[in-house]
Amino acid sequence: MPKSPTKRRPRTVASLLDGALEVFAERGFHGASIGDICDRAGLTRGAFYSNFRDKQELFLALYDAQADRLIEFLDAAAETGRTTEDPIGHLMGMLAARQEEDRRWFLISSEFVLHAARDREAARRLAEREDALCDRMAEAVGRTLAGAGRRPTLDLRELARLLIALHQGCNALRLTDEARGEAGDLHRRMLPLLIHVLSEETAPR
Amino acid sequence: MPKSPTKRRPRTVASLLDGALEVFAERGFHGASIGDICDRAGLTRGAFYSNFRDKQELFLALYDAQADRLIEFLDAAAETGRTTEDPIGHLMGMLAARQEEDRRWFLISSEFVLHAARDREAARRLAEREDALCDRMAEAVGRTLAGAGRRPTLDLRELARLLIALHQGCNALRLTDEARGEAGDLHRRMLPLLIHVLSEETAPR
DNA sequence: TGTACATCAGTGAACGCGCGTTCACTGATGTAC
DNA sequence: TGTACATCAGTGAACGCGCGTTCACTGATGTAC
Repeated sequence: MPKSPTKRRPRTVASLLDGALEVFAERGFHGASIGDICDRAGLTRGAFYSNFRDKQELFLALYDAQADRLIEFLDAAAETGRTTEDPIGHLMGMLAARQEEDRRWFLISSEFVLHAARDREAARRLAEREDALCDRMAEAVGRTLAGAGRRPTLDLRELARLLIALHQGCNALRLTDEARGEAGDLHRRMLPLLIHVLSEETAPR
Repeated sequence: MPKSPTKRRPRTVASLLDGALEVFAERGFHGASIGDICDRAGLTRGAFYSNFRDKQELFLALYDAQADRLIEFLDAAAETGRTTEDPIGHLMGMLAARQEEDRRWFLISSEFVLHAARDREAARRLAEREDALCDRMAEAVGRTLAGAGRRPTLDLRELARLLIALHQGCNALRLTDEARGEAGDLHRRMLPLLIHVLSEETAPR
């Protein structure tokens, strides 16, 4: 018996995660059937049940993978922004480039938040992830601010949470703004404003 | 043939809306079956199909009813707050009393936003409602600010939109905060702060 | 106001589809000699 | 390295449940005289 999984298995799991990301984004968690996802991944439903217990299990695996990607992005943005003149502007620029990906992920993760509000176990797992995300975001925001010669006037983690909240709310509004044909730039103007208001110059007077 | 609907019909519709509010809140839009809602309303599924084309139609009717209730609330808050010393604090107090109702409605309306992101017709109807809501909110916020001797430093509708976005984001965060046992008071502290920062005294010097 | 009739609103059984889940099977992967 | 065997991973047909939707029917509501 093999100690480590076979070669096929990781590829199959990756295919299922890729398929799930697309299909969840298109139809939502509840709207996406396991069959849809398997079709998209070019696999049969048996392959799914050989790797996941149910749809929620797949959802959680996908969430973990995406959270890792987001954290990598924030770390990278803080790192490359460290040497620029306007680190906050730099971050906003990098965020803008991610806008479409963000929108897609927002659609999926929001539904998971709603799901978690009704499912204790899911809520527990989500809270763990969000805690980790907040810590990393707080670090990244702190470094970005420091690079701009500023420091927060309230707890860093709290600032991070506030930024996440605003980001989410703006994404939600943008969904319907698009239906009205408006450019959803509330976001781009409000985030830097908030950051500015909630920090002060380090003042080397 | 009667020109106006019969006596029974409005009662039936009201029962279905009440049942739908409860069941949607408990299980979500997709999780709630038409049978669940009819059971809760003490009616059979035939009664449902005699009054609505499908589940979405019921959802939209419920959304309209709730939006009307929210607008009534805001108008009332602005009116009763007009004569208090601290109208913004007054509004926050009234909002706090609605917290549980808000949470429930947030669960439902958020799911509708996600649904609308994937359904043009739903998006159109939602956008109409949100526009109306923004106008009324802008009015209410403007009156509340004026009562506190202040005026906004940016477009009133935009301020209203920002407040809605923050409110939504905070509600989303609170869902998972509760799972961690934290008191979700980010909301209560951030809203007045934002309002304060984005307005100035009318300054009768 | 009362009666006879017409229409309407809600009932509940029946139908069928889609989907989650299972499982005997088979080709792919890994192991031992 | 090659061969024989064991185990694993994915296949796809089959099953059954839950749910949306329909419809002939019946009691409730409304109308006309």
